[in-house]
Amino acid sequence: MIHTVGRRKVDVPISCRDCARGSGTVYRGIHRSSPDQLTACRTQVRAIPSTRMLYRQGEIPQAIFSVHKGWLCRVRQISDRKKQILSFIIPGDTITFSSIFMPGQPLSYGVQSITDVVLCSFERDKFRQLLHQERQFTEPYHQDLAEYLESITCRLADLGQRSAKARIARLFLELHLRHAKRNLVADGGFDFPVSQALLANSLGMTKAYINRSISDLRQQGLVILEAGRLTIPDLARLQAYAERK
Amino acid sequence: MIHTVGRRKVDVPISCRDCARGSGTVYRGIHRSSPDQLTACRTQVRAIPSTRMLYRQGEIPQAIFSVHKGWLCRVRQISDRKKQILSFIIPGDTITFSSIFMPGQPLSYGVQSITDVVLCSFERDKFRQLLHQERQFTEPYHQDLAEYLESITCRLADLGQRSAKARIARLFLELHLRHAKRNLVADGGFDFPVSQALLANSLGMTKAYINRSISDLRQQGLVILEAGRLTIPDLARLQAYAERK
DNA sequence: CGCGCTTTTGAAAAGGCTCAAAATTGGTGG
DNA sequence: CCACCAATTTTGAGCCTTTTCAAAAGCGCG
Repeated sequence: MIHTVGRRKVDVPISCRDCARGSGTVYRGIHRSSPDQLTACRTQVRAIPSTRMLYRQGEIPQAIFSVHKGWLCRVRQISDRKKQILSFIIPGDTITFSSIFMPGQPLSYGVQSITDVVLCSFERDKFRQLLHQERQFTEPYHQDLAEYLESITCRLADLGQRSAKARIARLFLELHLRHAKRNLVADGGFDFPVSQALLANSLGMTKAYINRSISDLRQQGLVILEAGRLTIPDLARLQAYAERK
Repeated sequence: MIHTVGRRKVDVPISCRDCARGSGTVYRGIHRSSPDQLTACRTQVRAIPSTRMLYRQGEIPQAIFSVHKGWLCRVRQISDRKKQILSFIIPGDTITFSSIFMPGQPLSYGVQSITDVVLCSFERDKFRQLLHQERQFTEPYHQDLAEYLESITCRLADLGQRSAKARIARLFLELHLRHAKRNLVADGGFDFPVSQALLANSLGMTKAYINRSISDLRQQGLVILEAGRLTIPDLARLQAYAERK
């Protein structure tokens, strides 16, 4: 199964059974016990270029999209020229997973691709039914939902209570953790294709200042951010830094 | 059914049927069609004094509490001496309604009473069963959940993108709207028992500065805040103000 | 090689913070 | 009804983090 993104070829396993993402997704229960049922309700694998708006705020998603490759973000539109990034979506995430629980509710955010992306789409109602079939299928979903709430809540608290540098540190730590859970950390680092402009927006600060702040974190050896990769040499140290400063 | 809070007497309808809160709650569907089934799964009506911690972050709520009277807030503990108020809970709200959907998941926030409070508690599993009995019972729950997400998300965006005064304005507007929906607006205003210290915390600013900002809004005639009541003379004007400044 | 995008840097200004301390308010007990 | 205490609101002055607004420098790609 080969798809194209721009001019680049991308291949995805024909069956969900062999997909490396499976164990880190919201449907990991299904993936383990009956991967073929999963494949059966997958309707397509789509490649989408970067900077595309997948969903607009207020839309009602009909399909369930799981990210195979690439980053996206959830964005809230404030006005014509102001927006706020609410969260980053990484491989293994389900894009609009609040709509698994509340199908029919309009999205309270838009979704935008950051990089080129490969998505697997599932037939919404079939997928929901499958997920609710067994307790061990539903459980991971609840866990992930709780985790998402936790993450949003955490960001809110960080914006309210922490300094610019601490906010950066905490976002980096969260992303490291999420990548680790999905086996996406290699050599202590992971792909980090987010421009400083997006980063600034998501943390409620300006491009100029996030640049200075990151430089500072770099010079202190707390983070290594280069060539689209983020490495945190000493997690505990960065954590401690985020608590104090 | 009489209860005491401190030295003050409080009375609550014996049956949920006559409760003024019913139509604004998450169980409004049940309240309308079969209020007696609701009363049947109500286990008690409790009075709780102000400044009490009802739930600690990480606890797993066993009962479902609906607020009959008084304000509370959801709080995230950052460290020993730092915390962030995530949202305010007003009469008609369900305190831990995320646990209706995800029973067994630990709370990602603590809950604290702001004023003296009167709560109705419902037996968790009976309540959930009741709520899932009919589509028209579940629907309002989904709506409220979506609204809550919306509100958190909105606050996050406001902290990220707006000035201090705009943040205050928007919080006031949100609270006005929520009170209006529950028929708790009288003479254009509503009870507002929140100290500036709490307000400051919830909006990520300092006591001193929120005081100055509120004074300013007052002088511009945008809000009237006195004697524990908040009145917004001109909603549209305050809204417009929040967008620009 | 040149174009567009991202990162980096500078200088000045402002918004919001800190740390007090004073003034009000509301509730309590005598 | 008054006096008092604790909590809340208000005010002041100085400071610091973060913003603003450019403009320069780097980088990736065709």
